[in-house]
Amino acid sequence: MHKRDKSAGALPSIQKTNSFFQDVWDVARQIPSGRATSYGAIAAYLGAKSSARMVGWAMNAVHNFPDIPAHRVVNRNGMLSGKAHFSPPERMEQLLKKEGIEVKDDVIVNFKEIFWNPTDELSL
DNA sequence: CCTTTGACTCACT
DNA sequence: CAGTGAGCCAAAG
Repeated sequence: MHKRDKSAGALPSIQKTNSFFQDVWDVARQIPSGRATSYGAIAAYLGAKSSARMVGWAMNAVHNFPDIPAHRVVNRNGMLSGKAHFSPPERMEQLLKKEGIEVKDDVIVNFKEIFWNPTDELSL
């Protein structure tokens, strides 16, 4: 080995960048059905509440992982900010409704009630 | 290597 | 009460 093997190939990161991203995916994967969380909540759980944007980046990298329910991750307002990044944008709210989450005008209804806080649930 | 963007959030005006 | 600005960190160009 010389210094850095940046030739990953198919997967861009993952193999070498398993810090923040994998942590985000691990939390997102633990989101129960019918529940939703926010980027800041996950970031806060990871101890990087200031990096809520990075959580979104992690979701983008996870786009190829069907095991990561990115549709359960929304912004602080409960709005489907990332719906535009789904295969069909409508797919996000469709999945949420499918799980029993009511979505109105691209915003999760009763978001506060279905809000799943990893810092509270996983910290237990 | 430096610049720009990006699925956010908080705070101030 | 609503809109705009700045902060944040990392990856892609």
